[in-house]
Amino acid sequence: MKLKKSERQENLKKMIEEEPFITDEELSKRFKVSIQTIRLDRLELAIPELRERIKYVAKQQWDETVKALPIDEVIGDIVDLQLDLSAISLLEIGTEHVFSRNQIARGHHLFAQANSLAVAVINDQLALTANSEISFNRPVKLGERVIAKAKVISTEENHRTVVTVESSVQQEIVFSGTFYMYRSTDEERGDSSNENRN
Amino acid sequence: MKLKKSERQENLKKMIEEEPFITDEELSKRFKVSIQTIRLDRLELAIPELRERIKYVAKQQWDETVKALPIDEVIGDIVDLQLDLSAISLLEIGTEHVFSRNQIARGHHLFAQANSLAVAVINDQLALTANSEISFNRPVKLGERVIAKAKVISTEENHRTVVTVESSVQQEIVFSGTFYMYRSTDEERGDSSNENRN
DNA sequence: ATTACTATTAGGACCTAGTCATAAAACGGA
DNA sequence: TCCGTTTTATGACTAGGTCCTAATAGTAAT
Repeated sequence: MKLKKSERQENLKKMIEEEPFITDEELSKRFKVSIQTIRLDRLELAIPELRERIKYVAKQQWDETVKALPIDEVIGDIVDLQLDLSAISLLEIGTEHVFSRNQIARGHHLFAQANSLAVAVINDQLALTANSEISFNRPVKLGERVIAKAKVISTEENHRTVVTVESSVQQEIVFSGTFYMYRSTDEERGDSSNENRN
Repeated sequence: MKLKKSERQENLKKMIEEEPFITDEELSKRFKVSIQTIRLDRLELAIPELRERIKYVAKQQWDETVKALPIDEVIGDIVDLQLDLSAISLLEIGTEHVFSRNQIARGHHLFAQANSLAVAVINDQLALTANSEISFNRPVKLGERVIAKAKVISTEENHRTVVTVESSVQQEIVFSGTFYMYRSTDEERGDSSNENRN
């Protein structure tokens, strides 16, 4: 006797979770049982067939891709946006943002939220960060909601705009930064020559 | 005559790109041709069948999930590390790092590489960025390899360390930053009291 | 109109990775 | 030994194709 039914089914479940692109045939070889047994197991465990599993993973990916396109530009959710004036975005700190050791958000995520908001607030085809001074006032922890507020300070003629961003958790400022942005409408000459420079 | 072969094939290609989960049958209805014509078209355009398309999308998703996990500690690959002295990391700019519009790397990825390197070089349990001044000297494009070099400038007694990072592509500096870091060994009192402060 | 050629459609055999239903066989425990 | 569970086998059928052959349409040039 290799494994009891219940044991096999538990292992099966885990195996399919870890490796969803596996056929019944391959599973039957691994467990040294017939293909029909595997199918009975899937039936009892309500695990769909390979093609449905693949489809499910692919749909997720597709939905995210579709979702990601409009989001692409900004990290966090924009809750208010007045072009060339101000913008507000919200970022909820999840496990993917923190150091596993101490649950403190990694600085570059706060920077990314602020920086992408500074890019988004600019009403031009192209906006790139040229310089920036930032400070992290206190650590942000897992589960906190960071609200970033961007303000456009000055828009000079020479393709430069200054944007300040203050990020806070419950009224307490956790991050602040000044972003010196380069901006350009694509129609102008500056852009493509700039891009080809490498 | 509805569409010429070449026109239909162009549209077909676009349609499948936009909506890869479409069967030949559905396509044949849309173009009002037989299923065989659609299959000939796919053959000529080297477009794989529905199931292969789904599998491809799903694999991508899967690979990214797997890839996203180990990223945790440092953005980029560390190629040299001398604790409390210097460190070097390498980041190859992929499609996930760039603005789709112009293929220029988004600033926060360069920041993330530099910042996480500054954190990594510090020989203490806890290292957090307190302040930073950074500048983006020229846009970095898709496919370029960014080499970030971090140097520890000064290590004062009061938990502060200054680290500079210069990132370059083929000897040309693309990013530079100064990071004012807060560091602490976990044994000391400062850390946990600090963390519980919210 | 006839020929020549491309484009389209049709058909059948085969494939994978299954479903669903039925039945037979093997195994474990009282 | 008999009973109930578990496993295996078998056959019919499905979607969404591949691959190959062959017939038919449509268009253009002679």
